[in-house]
Amino acid sequence: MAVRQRLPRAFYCRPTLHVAEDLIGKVVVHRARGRAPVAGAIVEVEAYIGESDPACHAAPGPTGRNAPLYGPPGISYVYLNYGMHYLLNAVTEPEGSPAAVLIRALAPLEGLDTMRRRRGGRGRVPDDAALARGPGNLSRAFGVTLRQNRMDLVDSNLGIEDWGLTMGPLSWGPRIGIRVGADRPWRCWVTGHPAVSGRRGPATP
DNA sequence: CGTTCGATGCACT
DNA sequence: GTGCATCGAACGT
Repeated sequence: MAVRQRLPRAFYCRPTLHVAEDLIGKVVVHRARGRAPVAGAIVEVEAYIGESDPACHAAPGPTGRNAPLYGPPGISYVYLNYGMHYLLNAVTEPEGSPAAVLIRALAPLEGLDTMRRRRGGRGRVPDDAALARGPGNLSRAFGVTLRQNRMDLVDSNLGIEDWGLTMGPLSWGPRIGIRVGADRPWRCWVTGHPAVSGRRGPATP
């Protein structure tokens, strides 16, 4: 583990599609109080860009919930979806330009026992590749809830680091699970990686 | 394999 | 009151 560098704010203060692609292979780390740290490599992301993107939470303009999107880059944006799943985003672009990258899947690296304990609540314990596969599962495995909203990813218990990992070739395709703006190919994943949710094969035009 | 569908809470109109 | 940036169980083929 020669390199464990926390990503600086400048990393996030760039065009969202660039940030999304560069986040692949970076490592999400959560050091919750009194718990063993958990870490996983990002293998799947989606970009949500601006008020003109109908699927972005900023589409209706500023509201109480989407305020973090309008704030400085490098901050987390977490919200509750379908009444039961927390979804983790990293805010991008300069302050005032509402955009973010949704972290959809991680390949577990450290703290696997903690992830299994958090995921195993009901039903069987998933295999390792499935522990943080899908944005809702990811948040459960990593202990991310609304308490992790608006955290500074550059300097807090929740952050994203560069461990010098190399991932396989990337694919781009339509975003998953949205009913508007599904035409934009703003989902990026490591082609064929077992920890990717939904379709993980190469993009098929 | 594939598709359907219920659970579940809250922001927003 | 409506509609989700989801998940997994329960079917059908």
